[in-house]
Amino acid sequence: MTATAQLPVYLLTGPTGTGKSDWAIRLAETAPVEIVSVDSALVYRGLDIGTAKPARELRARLPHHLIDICDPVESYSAGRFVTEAMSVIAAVHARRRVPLLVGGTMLYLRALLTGLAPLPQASVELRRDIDARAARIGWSALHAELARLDPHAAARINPNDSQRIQRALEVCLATGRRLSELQRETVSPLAHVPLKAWALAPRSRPMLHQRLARRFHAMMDAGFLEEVRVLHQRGDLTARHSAMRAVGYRQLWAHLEGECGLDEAVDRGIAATRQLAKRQLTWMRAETAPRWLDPEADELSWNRDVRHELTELGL
RNA sequence: GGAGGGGUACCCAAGCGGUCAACGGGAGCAGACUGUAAAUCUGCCGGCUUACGCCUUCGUAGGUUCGAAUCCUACCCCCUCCA
Repeated sequence: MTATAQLPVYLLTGPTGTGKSDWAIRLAETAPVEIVSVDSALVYRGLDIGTAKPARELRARLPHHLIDICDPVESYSAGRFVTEAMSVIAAVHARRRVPLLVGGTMLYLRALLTGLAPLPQASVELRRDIDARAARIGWSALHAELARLDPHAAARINPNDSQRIQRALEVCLATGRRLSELQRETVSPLAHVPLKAWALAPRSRPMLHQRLARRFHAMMDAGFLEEVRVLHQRGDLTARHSAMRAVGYRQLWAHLEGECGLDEAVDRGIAATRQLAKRQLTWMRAETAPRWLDPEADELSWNRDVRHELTELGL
């Protein structure tokens, strides 16, 4: 164990639109921390306005890791995130600085904190085959098949949850082993690193909803539709690419495909944002207690406390 | 003024004498979540109730009927067309 191994990792999470990034940026202005994004949409290049991505100039001044690291035709993944986050964390520690994880992609967070089983990565071919069979015999038949291969996994997966049925089958077919069995081999990559976690909790749901609607409209004013149009016109992207399934992008894409009017797309995008925030809150309530902070009131004391702690660590 | 069409729960919308608290969908709320996760899926969703159940709903007011969201009458509102 070297001295750097003792440095902590900080985490600031919260539902979308509560201001995590702003807090993190203002802290990073004066403290020896480096921001590590935990966000499944910020990884994609060209998704800027709709993801509220920090401006390029700002990122040039204050390092933000794991942003713009993937083309939208690719599919980023939790597994890739863990690998890349671990190497960023090590690099930041090596600079005698503290990584500040910032973001609300809760699966990525859990994968990093509690670990991921040694599972194979996604296989385009297997998924294509499984999709084709599903189209023929239906997902419930595939669920039944999973029940034979991996009863334990099948019992936990709803027969309508095509995505998880597909993944479980994929793992079984690719490895010859059961997903449920492999999952028992999960180990946390961060087990020996001191972690300090905070979460921003909106004061009230109606306030959050109002803020999210305003923010979406501001994105539209900032050229969100044009951004999606550019992606649409590339020609190599479809509604099935995970980058184009991101909140807002999916709805504006549908509008560009002529599926609905612009006003409706915007309304649907705002609703999808609310639903995202709600799911993030569900995760946050289930995860082991972070310190909850009030986005309206607690920034200054948080900022001061963190800097104080860093000073105590000799940084 | 005349001729049609329509008013159903937060929104859209089906129902057209009993099996209707009322199909669907959306929104909302709660939950699940191991390489697609800003994804995918589940439950609840008029009120009271743990539940059995009870109570109040289908523009308004009456009426017919054992029984009405569904039939009749009047009235109010909305839309389209003719004038």
